[in-house]
Amino acid sequence: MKTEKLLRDEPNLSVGKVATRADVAVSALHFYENKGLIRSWRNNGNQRRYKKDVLRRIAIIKAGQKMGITLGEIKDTLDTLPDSRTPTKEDWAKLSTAWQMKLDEKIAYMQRLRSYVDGCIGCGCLSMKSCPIYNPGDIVATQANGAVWLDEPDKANKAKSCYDNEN
Amino acid sequence: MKTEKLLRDEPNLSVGKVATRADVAVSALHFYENKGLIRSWRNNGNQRRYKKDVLRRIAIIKAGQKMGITLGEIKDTLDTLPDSRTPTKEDWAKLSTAWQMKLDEKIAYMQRLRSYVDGCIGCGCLSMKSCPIYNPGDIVATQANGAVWLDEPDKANKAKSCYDNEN
DNA sequence: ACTTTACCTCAACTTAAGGTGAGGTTTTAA
DNA sequence: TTAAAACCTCACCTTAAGTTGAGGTAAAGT
Repeated sequence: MKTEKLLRDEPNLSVGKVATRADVAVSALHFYENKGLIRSWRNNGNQRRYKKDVLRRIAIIKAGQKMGITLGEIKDTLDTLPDSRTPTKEDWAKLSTAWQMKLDEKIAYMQRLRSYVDGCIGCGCLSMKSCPIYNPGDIVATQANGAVWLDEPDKANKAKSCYDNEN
Repeated sequence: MKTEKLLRDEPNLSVGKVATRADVAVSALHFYENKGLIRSWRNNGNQRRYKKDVLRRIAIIKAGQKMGITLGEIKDTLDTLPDSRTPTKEDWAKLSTAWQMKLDEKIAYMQRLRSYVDGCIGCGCLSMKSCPIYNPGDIVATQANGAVWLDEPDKANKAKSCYDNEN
């Protein structure tokens, strides 16, 4: 029983196997390892061997990238996982919650952007006085919501001066 | 009257003015011009002069970038504008409609991604057999919608082989 | 008139996220 | 046992979207 459990945790996947299963290039795995996103052990012949949970880490990495999260941020998230033991259900779940929030922010951002495109580029107004597209402070006034920020979720939102009117 | 109209369309903004008003760097304006996204004329001293509608083009460029659209695609969109005359209300409106669609696709994509993160990373399941996160074909089965594609809007969606089960 | 800004071109640098290929070693399969 | 397939490192290449700097010219303010 105990030995069986130990065997299960032993790193036994080769880089090629991981690459095939996770559908990433071997070079990407080297790259991720270099950046500290995944870890491997070496066999006697200096070849990489992976524990199976690397597959989940890669799945997380790929999911994060689809969300437009950089590898740097993904690393930060993965770094919150315990490195002393193989992550549990709860570990993954906690991580997932954080990412849902990120996604919700991004979705909200896109929706703000949509109402901006809708109400502003679409209006056809060519007067710089009234068209909020010329407001580089990224604040859009919409009928429904009041002032809406168009900046990306985490970026600082310092106010900027407006364009001069009409010339 | 006529001369007044002509004067209005005459390129009279310097690169520095445009940079300040549009809140972009001069180098970015050179870059955009190089890529064919904006156009300028030269004065006697070989300095760039812009028509005022360049400001709207830049606003469009910036809005597009916020949507995650590449400059290449933005150029394609801008190229649909007439180059023989200054764009009208309708021209901008048409362009805006196309972009709304793009944005709607992106939003829908993010929402699909969210349900994936929600139902899959979050579930904590560690069995590769049942967890759709291990399905690199990017198809996620959700209770509500049936099969959902996770690929990005325009990307080709070729099916890929699944991970082997459990080892 | 003169000095400070602003502008010009061109080349090289930057970051992210890898991909490519050379030159050499290890594993695996017949 | 030997050939093919997989692996190793290291250095350089790629794309996007610019930025930076050098060396020189034009325009604007005093």
